[in-house]
Amino acid sequence: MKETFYITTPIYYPSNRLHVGHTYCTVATDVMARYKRMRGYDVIFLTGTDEHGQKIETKAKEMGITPKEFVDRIVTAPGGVLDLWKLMNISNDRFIRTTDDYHCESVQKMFKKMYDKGDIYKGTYKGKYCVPCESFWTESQLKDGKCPDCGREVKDAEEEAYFFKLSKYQDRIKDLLLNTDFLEPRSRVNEMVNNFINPGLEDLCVSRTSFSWGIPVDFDPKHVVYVWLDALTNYITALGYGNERYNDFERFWPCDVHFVGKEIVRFHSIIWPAMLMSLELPLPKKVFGHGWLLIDGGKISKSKENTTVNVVDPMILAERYGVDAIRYYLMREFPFGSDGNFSNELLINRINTDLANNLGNLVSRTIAMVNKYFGGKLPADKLNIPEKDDTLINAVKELKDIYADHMEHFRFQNAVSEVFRVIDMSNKYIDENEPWVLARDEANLPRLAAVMYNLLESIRNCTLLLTPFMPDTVATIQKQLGSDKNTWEDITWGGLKADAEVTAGANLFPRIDLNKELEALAAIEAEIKKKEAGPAAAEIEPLSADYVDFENFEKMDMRAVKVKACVNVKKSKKLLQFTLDDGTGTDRQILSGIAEYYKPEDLVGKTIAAILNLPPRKMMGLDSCGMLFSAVHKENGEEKLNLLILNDAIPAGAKIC
RNA sequence: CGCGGGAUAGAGCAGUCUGGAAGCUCGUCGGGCUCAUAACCCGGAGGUCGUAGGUUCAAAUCCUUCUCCCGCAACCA
Repeated sequence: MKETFYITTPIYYPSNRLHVGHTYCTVATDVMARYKRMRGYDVIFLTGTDEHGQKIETKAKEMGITPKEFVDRIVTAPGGVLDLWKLMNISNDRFIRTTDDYHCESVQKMFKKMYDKGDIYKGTYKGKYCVPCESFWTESQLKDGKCPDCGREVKDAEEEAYFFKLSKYQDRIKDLLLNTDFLEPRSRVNEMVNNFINPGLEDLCVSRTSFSWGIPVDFDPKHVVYVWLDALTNYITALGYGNERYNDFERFWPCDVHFVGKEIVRFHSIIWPAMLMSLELPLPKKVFGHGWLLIDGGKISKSKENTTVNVVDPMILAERYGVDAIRYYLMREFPFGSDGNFSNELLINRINTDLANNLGNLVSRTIAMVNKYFGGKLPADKLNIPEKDDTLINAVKELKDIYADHMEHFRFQNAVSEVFRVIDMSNKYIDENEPWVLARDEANLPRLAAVMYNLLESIRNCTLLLTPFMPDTVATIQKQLGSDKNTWEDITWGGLKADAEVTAGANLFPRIDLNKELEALAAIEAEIKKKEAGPAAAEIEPLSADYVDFENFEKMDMRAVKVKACVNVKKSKKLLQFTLDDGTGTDRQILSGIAEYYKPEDLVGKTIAAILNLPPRKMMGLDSCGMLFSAVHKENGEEKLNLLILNDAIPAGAKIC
């Protein structure tokens, strides 16, 4: 029986369209799955979506549709997740949605099993509660101590909840992380142990009663299963654990590797193994935490994702440059374990140099020569291949093992660049042998044929190794080479027939004019922005229904002040430190959280408004004596802020009333 | 001293685990070739490998100091 290989992506949360970051992880997983299939493994490649939870419930409510309708729009509707993966040529064998019946059934069974065992117990969940939103929030989720959704006051509240005894497994988890290579890259281990395990693991809340969009706890139906148990277990329910839908658990579990983003390493390297320990199941062999794609040096943030449907949209890019080019770039440009900068300029440069100039042009010039010199079919009398060809031939022969070693360790970047090293050698080989000179004398025809054969064979071997990365392109090239052999065993020197017959095709990768293209992308971006921004007017906060009494109002000491100096507060993203002239002759310092809206130097000299008699408060170790006035509103859901800037004719300290 | 990651040629990166001639791509300058997608090939210029110490016959690599950057966290009157 064939050996098995089971690999997964995280299941993505479909509260929004997926972006290029999700694509990155999924492509990497696909590359690995295709590689293992090529090597003869029986592969299951699983991906899917994590569809429950409060956020989706709330969003659906706002749109006046059911949560299921909401996720269907993002997952199965045209242009949704399924279409994206189809477009990116993702070869997943299964796609799990946590709303699938079989998954729900299994989750309920597991919950019960852990409860009966005593690993799940009933307790009380304490948190901050917003009554109008019917939502619980943790301290860290609060915004200004208020509900992050509606901005209203929250109060301490508690609800009954089930907890998982994570603490019970603390020592075993620590051992797993420190003394095995369960979690890679190794640098992620320190972070987990220092941040979460050493301070002590707390038991985990695994049910909620404050929202209903989830899998009900069958023996206590006012509870729904909270994210951990619902989401992480997808990796085994999709194999049929606890359900009749599939029957692959025995054969494919434990999983060979979970590919996950570094932000969810914690869940996969601590909570997930603990849950499996509780279920008395084998642990996955490996969790690999990959890096993030950064755009302009920052992470792909939620707000960017919402407002500027950036041109980094994988669908737009794939349409313009081809899916294989995008797949190639994602795998080639950065090491899988580290963060990498994504930019359209780097993408286009990479396509032009590697794919168009080196690979595409190599194929094109080689086939053109076989056509020109031999009418498209190599003569069989090419046998005489002298020693001076050893450099190229040996490089090709050695390439396979080097490549395999990189692939087995998820070093996709290295695997690909090794292949391109040999592709470069092939281009050089042409120049060294000058086929156009050989062709002038008929006596050289055997030699010329040998040179052509070596080139075709090098191309054939190299491109076959690129199959996991660029499956369509490789198929096209093989066809042009007149070869239909595409297994791992076929990657060997001499696999091509002596009288191979080639066919020229269209340019594999047309060169892209960088400047024109960047302009075109900018135009697309502008258009999308315009379309989105068009009808949306400024949204303002509802007017207050309460009166403030006049006495309190009178107490407020509001003044015009002049900005003498303004600088960013060190280590703070949001705070600006103002030195102000308030008319008293003594400088006044106020901190304001508007650094994301203004450059400090632009504000120096301005006349602005502030309230001065608020009690001083320390922020980031600095005193803030008052508060500046700004006007705030929303556009397309994005916060906009304008500092109130006054007429410079107003003197510092003038009272505002 | 909150946790973690990083600093290598004008730009983007590899090399650091396992110490042993500073490398790749782009750009730039000069040359070659004409089979090819204005591509390909050769050569040059350009780096005190963030700083300061230490270990060693030998340090980009190991140890320590400091500076700066980026995530997470905190802050947001």
